[in-house]
Amino acid sequence: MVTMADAQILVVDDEPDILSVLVYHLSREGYRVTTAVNGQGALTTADAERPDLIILDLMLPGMDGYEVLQRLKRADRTNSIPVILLTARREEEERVKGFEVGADDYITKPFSARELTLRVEALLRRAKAEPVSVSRRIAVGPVELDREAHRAFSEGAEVDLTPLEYRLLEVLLERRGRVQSRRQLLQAVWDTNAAIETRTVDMHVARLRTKLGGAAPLIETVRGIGYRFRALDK
Amino acid sequence: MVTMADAQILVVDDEPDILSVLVYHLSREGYRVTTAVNGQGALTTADAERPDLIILDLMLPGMDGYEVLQRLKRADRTNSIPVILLTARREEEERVKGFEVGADDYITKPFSARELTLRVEALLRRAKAEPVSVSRRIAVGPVELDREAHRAFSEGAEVDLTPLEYRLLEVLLERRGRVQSRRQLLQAVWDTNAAIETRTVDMHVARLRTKLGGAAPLIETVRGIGYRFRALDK
DNA sequence: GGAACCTGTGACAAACTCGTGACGCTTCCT
DNA sequence: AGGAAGCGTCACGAGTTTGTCACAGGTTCC
Repeated sequence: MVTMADAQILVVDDEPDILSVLVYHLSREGYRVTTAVNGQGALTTADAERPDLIILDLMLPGMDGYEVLQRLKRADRTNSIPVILLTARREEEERVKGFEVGADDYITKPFSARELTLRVEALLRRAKAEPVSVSRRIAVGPVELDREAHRAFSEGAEVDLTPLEYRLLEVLLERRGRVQSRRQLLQAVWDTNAAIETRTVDMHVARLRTKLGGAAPLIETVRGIGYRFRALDK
Repeated sequence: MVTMADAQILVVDDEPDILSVLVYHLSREGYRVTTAVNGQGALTTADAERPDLIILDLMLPGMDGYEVLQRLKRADRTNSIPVILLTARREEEERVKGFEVGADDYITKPFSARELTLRVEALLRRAKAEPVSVSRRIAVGPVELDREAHRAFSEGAEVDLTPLEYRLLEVLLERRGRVQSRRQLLQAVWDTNAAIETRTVDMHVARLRTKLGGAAPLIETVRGIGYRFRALDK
């Protein structure tokens, strides 16, 4: 079993038993491990230590695990730290909610050491393979974004976008090829806990579509799920 | 609380009091319970009865609990029976040692009935759904699923699926090679206790078959039982 | 102060999804 | 062979989801 060299992992759990088991397994694999026992500590530590990966128990005293996750993901939009959720609940609902808020993977209790290390490795590998280049220019198919000038182009011609539209397009481009639920988009574009109807997203997607023009719909609808920008490059 | 249908559990403990408490609770939950009072008996019974789960007290006369565990795990390495350790000792050292030898979970005495059944259920559930590979991409034969993009392919070509069809395919692929009863599929795809006719499953399987195309039926009918996705990979 | 613009929301139609009854075919049993 | 049970498929309507319009506050910029 290959360990990712020298990665640092933050483990957040309030149950001493589970915490120690996690620490034990991860340490044995050669990872540097930091711990936190509540949401507040998790956020502080994540900010201070910038770990390479966070393992987060959903059930925490005080701050809800989801909220911790949300704040983690919101803190640094461009390059957030991958998070593995730890949950006793298997229900689809939980899983969906977790992914929607931005989890990268999850593990159900009880878990085996093998399962744990496999997922940790997979995520670290992925994070490493995706050096987050916050490039000044991003182009997908006929659409182009100049982030420095804050301008958008479609088939060479400049498109006049409102701030919100620009931001929505930016998010969709960054995550091209991947479905984004309405809730995910709300979180990414509207930042806040936005007390906004998810239907509003539809509206802005429609406006974007119109402004971008083109025959083929660049922003695809994934019925029942959300939207996805066509991945034509590469 | 849902009990895993008809699972058999082997309880190993030399203290009559604890043994009877365990048997009482487990039986009440609907499990078939077998017992053993020492290491040798545990190994023999485990081999003969192939229970779905073993609850093992660490302190046994004669053979040490760890040794029993080690032998159990060595016996059938590929698909060993999950083991819950029972220990009076709270020390980290014990716990660590247990996991190292291959325990799947553990319970510290004294324990509540609730704690017991929760862990038992969780482990049985996990064993049942074992290949929980939450990989981004899953491919079986000519069929491929890109979960990040939420797209399905058959023989390279994208297949347009409804949300329900997508989910059904996902479940079938995850459990490829294993027959899934209509009720199992309903539970997995339609979430909870949906009040839906089991015949509806047939309908969606048929739709899926049509959309996936191909000469050989990828989704096989197991008469009187349910359906199974052909396991062609590996 | 006014005009132009941005943005969230309700409303409604269109498109799509999905459960169900019906019916005929196949398989199994006696 | 006859009958029963299991299964595949069709068609349809109720329900849900999405695209779009219109509009009202709010904001920005002259």
